[in-house]
Amino acid sequence: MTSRKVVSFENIKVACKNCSLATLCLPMGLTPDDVERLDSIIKRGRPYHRGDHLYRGGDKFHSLRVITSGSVKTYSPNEDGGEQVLGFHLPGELIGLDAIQDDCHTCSAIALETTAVCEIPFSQLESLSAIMPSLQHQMYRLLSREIGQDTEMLTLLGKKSAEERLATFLLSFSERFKQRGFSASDFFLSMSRHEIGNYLGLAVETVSRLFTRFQDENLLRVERKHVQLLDIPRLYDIVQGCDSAKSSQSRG
Amino acid sequence: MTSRKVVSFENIKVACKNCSLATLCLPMGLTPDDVERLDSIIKRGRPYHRGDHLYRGGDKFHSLRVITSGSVKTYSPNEDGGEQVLGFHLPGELIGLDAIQDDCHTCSAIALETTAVCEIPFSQLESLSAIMPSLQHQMYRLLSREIGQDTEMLTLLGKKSAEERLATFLLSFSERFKQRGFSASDFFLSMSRHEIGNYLGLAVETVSRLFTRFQDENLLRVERKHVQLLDIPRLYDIVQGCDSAKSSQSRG
DNA sequence: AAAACGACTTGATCAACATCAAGAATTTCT
DNA sequence: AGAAATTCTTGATGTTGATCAAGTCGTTTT
Repeated sequence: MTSRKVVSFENIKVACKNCSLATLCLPMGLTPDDVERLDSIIKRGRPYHRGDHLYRGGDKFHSLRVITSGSVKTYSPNEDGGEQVLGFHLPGELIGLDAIQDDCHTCSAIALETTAVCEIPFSQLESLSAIMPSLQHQMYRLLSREIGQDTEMLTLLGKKSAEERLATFLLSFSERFKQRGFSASDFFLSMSRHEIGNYLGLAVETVSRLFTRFQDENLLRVERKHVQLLDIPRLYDIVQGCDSAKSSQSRG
Repeated sequence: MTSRKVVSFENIKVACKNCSLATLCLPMGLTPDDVERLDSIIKRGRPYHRGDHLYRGGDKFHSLRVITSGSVKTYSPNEDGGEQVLGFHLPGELIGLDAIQDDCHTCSAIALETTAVCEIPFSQLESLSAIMPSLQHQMYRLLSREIGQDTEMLTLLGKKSAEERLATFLLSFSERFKQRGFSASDFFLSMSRHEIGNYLGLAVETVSRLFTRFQDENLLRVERKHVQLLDIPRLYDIVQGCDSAKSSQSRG
C-alpha cells in the first residue's frame, strides 16, 4: 500500500512542466498551456545503457529525441568501416533533425552512458506545430540553430589548429555544463580520446599530447575522463587563435 | 504603345509557376494552388552585380532568398580579418536559413557574378506555412537538408585528403549543373582559386597544384575558370577515398 | 600601348600533425 | 584475483599540405 504511494524518480519529471530542462529544450519560451499540449505527444521510454543505439543510419525516421539525462554520440558510419563523429549531446539537446529530410536517419546515435530520452513523434509534432504558431516558430529556430552550430564547426575544422580545436571543444562542454547547472570548470567527459579526436579531425595521439601540454601549461588538470579547467580565460584566448594567447600568458 | 506590350525577360519568369527552377526550389512538390499562394508573398528585385552583398553578418534578418540566376558565396568573416567560405550557391538554392535563429544574419552573402534572387519575407512565410501544411513540411525538409549537407561537409573537412576534397567539390558542381539542365562535364566556376581553397580548408597553392595534377592525369581539362571533366567515374573513385582510385585507374 | 595590379602557377622549404611502435594504466572478463 | 583486452600516453619518424618566394599570365587603368 505504501509502495503505491511511492513516486518513482522517473515519474516525478515525467512531464515537461516539472522538468528542469524546460528552459533549454523544445518547450523553451512556450506558454504553460502550449507546453501542456506539447507534453501530450511526448513519449518517455526506459533508459538506454552505454553502447545502446537510439537509432542507426538507415532506420526509418519517426521521432525526434531530446536527451534528458546522460549523453549521446551521433556519428555517420562511412564506407570504409570508419566513422565520423558528428556531435556529443547533453540533456536538453534535440537530435534527429537531419532525418526529417527524407524520413530516414542519415546518421547513428549511441548512448555514451546510461541515458534517458524523450521521444517526440515527428508527424504529431508537425501537426501540432501547424496549429501552434509558437511551436512552429520554435522548431524553425531550433533547426536554424543547428545549422549555425554546424557552420561554426566547419570553421573549426577548416581553419583552426589542433590546439584551438581542443580548447574550443573543452569550452563548449564548460558552457553547456554551466547552462545545465553543473560546474563550468570541473566535469567528466563521457567519450574516449579516440572519439574526441575523431570529432575534431585529429589523431588520438594528438589529443592525448594536447591534454598533457595543456596540463603542463597549467591550463587544466586532467585525469582520464575527469577534467578541471584552471584557466578558462586563457583557453578562450587560445580559441581566438594565434598570438593573443601568448600576450595573455605574459599577463598572468 | 508597342513598348507597353513588350514583355521584358524579367517579367516572363516573374511567377513561380513559370519558373524553370520550380522543381528545385521552395515550391518543389507543392500543388499549383499552393505555389500561387507562396508566389504572392515573394518579392523580386533587380539583379545584384559581382561583388554586391545580398546581406552582411549582423544585418537584421527579414527574408530568405532563393538564387534565380548567377551565383552567390556565403562566408563568415572571422575576428582576424580573414573569412571562412561557407558555401557557393546556384539557382534554386535557398540561403539565409541560419539567420532564423535570432533574427540576425550570422554570415554574409555576396554575388560572384550578376545574380538575381527572389526574396521571401520570413514572417509571411511563417504565417503561410502555419495554414499550408505542405509548405510547412517543405520548410522542415529544406532546413533538415541543410543540416545534412553541413554534416557531409564536416566529414569532408575532418577526414578527407586535399585530393578527395577537390574531387568532391568538382563533382558537387557537376551534379548541381546537371540538375539545372547544364552540362555535367563542362562548366565555368564563378569563384577564384583562393575562394575554393578557403572553402575546402586548403591553401590556394594546393588547389592550383591539384588542378594541374588532375589535368596531368587526364581527369579533367582546366583553363582558368573553365573546367571540363574528362573522367567522372574516376573522380567518384577518388571521392570514395584510399586505393579504390588506383584500382579504377588500372581498369581504364 | 605601357604600366600596374591581381589571379594563378610552380618550385623550394618547413611545420604541424599523422602514423608507427612500444609501454603504462585501467577496465573487463573469467 | 589474475589474465586479457582496452584505453591512454609517450617517443621516433614520416607525410601532407602550408608557407615562402618568384615568376607568368590576364585584366584593368591611364
